[in-house]
Amino acid sequence: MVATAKNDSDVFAAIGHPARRFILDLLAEGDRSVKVIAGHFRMSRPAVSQHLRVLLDAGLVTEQRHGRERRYHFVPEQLGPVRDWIGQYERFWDDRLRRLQKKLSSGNKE
Amino acid sequence: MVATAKNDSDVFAAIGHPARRFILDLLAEGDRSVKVIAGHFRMSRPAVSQHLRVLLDAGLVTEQRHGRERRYHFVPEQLGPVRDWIGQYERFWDDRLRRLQKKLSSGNKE
DNA sequence: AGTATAGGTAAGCAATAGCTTACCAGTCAA
DNA sequence: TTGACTGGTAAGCTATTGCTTACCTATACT
Repeated sequence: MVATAKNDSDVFAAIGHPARRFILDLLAEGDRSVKVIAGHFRMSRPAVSQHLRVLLDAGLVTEQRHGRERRYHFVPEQLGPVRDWIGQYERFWDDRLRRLQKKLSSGNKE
Repeated sequence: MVATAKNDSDVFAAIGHPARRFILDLLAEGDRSVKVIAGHFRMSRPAVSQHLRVLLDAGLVTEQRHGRERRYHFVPEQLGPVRDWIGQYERFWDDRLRRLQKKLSSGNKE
């Protein structure tokens, strides 16, 4: 049993804020302490802590203590619901692409 | 020049609300009038109108008037930023999957 | 013309989000 | 043990979100 968000909505809502997406982008490069994360923002450290809390609640990150710091760790699997929801529409892209190609290859008279 | 959201954040924020994702799911099946869309919700019609407005502003839907009704139309291309952002992490899934397979095929002693 | 239908907009509201400053506890180093 | 450092939490504020009801316009129907 893995720690998960209460529901998928939390994940969608969590990535709704640009600062939180940026935090995930940072963590994708490797685990980071709060201090290092906060160093990339102009907002206060507590504000960053609060964003981390949202990500934690959504299960998108985990934390591990190392001495007096806490390293946050990205859990990409938790993006699954978003991935799935988006994936559902892949065929739209494909369909349109196919139609476009067909159009282009058939004379391209406009 | 296609009508687009002012910025990508609008798209992420727009899909942050479950009702709006559901509306997009509905519209993916075909264009729908406001009345039909609202019929799937318990909230008032104006509330639905407001959600449609958010989707419109994000460029995720378009509207076309047909007599006294307005048909809303899904524009999946506008999900591009989300798709791209998520796509960035596909390798994580792949990497972990690969690691897991390797582990499983090498004795599976735990 | 008169009435019904579709749907947007305004006003008002309660709840939530996002931020700040102030404060606290735990860890480390002198 | 005294001080510096990391980082969470509380309180308080403002702006935004999500909803409601009331109202308006435009189209259609008879």
